[in-house]
Amino acid sequence: MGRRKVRLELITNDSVRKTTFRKRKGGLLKKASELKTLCGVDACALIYTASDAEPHVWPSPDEAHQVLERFQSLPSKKQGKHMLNHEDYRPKDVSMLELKLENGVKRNRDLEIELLLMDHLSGKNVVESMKDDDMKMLYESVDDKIKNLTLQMDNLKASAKVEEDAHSVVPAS
Amino acid sequence: MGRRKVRLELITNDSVRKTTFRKRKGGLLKKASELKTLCGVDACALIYTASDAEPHVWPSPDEAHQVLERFQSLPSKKQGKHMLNHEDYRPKDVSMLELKLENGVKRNRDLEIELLLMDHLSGKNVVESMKDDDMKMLYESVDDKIKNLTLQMDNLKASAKVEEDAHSVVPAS
DNA sequence: AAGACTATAGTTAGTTC
DNA sequence: CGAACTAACTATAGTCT
Repeated sequence: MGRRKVRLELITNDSVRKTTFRKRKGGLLKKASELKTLCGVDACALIYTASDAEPHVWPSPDEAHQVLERFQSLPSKKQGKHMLNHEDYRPKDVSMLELKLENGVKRNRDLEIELLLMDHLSGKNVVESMKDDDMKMLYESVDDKIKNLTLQMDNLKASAKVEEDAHSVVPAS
Repeated sequence: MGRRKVRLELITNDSVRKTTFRKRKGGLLKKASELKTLCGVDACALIYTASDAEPHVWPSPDEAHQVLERFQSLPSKKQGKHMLNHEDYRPKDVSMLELKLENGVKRNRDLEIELLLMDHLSGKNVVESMKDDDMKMLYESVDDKIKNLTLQMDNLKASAKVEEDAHSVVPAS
């Protein structure tokens, strides 16, 4: 679309390619924006160019948080269509993620947050590799972690109570 | 573009909105595909609809793998345009995550999960992460919740230990 | 609901500034 | 370079099966 029809192949000329990228990226994101507005969906896009170290992220990070919020509202109980199949013959994936931070001008807080999430992610991968709703799984793993901690706490409380009772109450014999 | 000009607002009619979504999603992804081919970039997109629990992921998870691999090959040193300015009064956060996959037989689903997470993390990292946004709040709330539970557990363990010691050890008097 | 059609709105390749 | 222009091309709203 333009003065000429273009062949669908890599544009070899550097400046032409860069110009085309700038123009088409604009058009693409405009369309994406329209899709969001017209159809009431959340969307985000990432584009990695050879020249820019950092990806082009759309929409703005300010808006991107709305996409993430969807994860919060996902129910922690799994529904029918995502049921795990424990009979599955496929070998479980036990691959691991190794996370490295470079140029660490990162605040501890942010670091902890990200590491926390990565923990959950890698934990999930190790334990379970059945296909399922990704975000649901991520949040479930968080839920599970919290539940597990709560359970351990309850057990500790219970045993502490037993000990306390045994200590203070005179048994009838 | 079509028989009529359309107002840029949410389409209220369900069937019309769904049809428009299907058509425009196709067009959008075609454009994205062209951008990849013409300009030699890697790109991916996520679309969350209200009706589908799972996001529409583009391109195919198989291809998405290639996008994720970029994270692996990111240079550990940042160059020119993203150099840190330590004089800046506002601590700009441009730290980078380097992700490594071990035992490379990773299933598509797991890749998607990682992709999603990296999307959000990178989106957040690319720009400043100092300002309070909901995403950070979400992470913090999870982080706090786990920390709080862990702390309580430690306290319980400690007090249980004290009690146990007091119970089993003969005090010197 | 998912194609095919098509008039017309919208995008963009090449060009100029 | 990047912005503006515009001819020429593409996407799609409405319609019909």
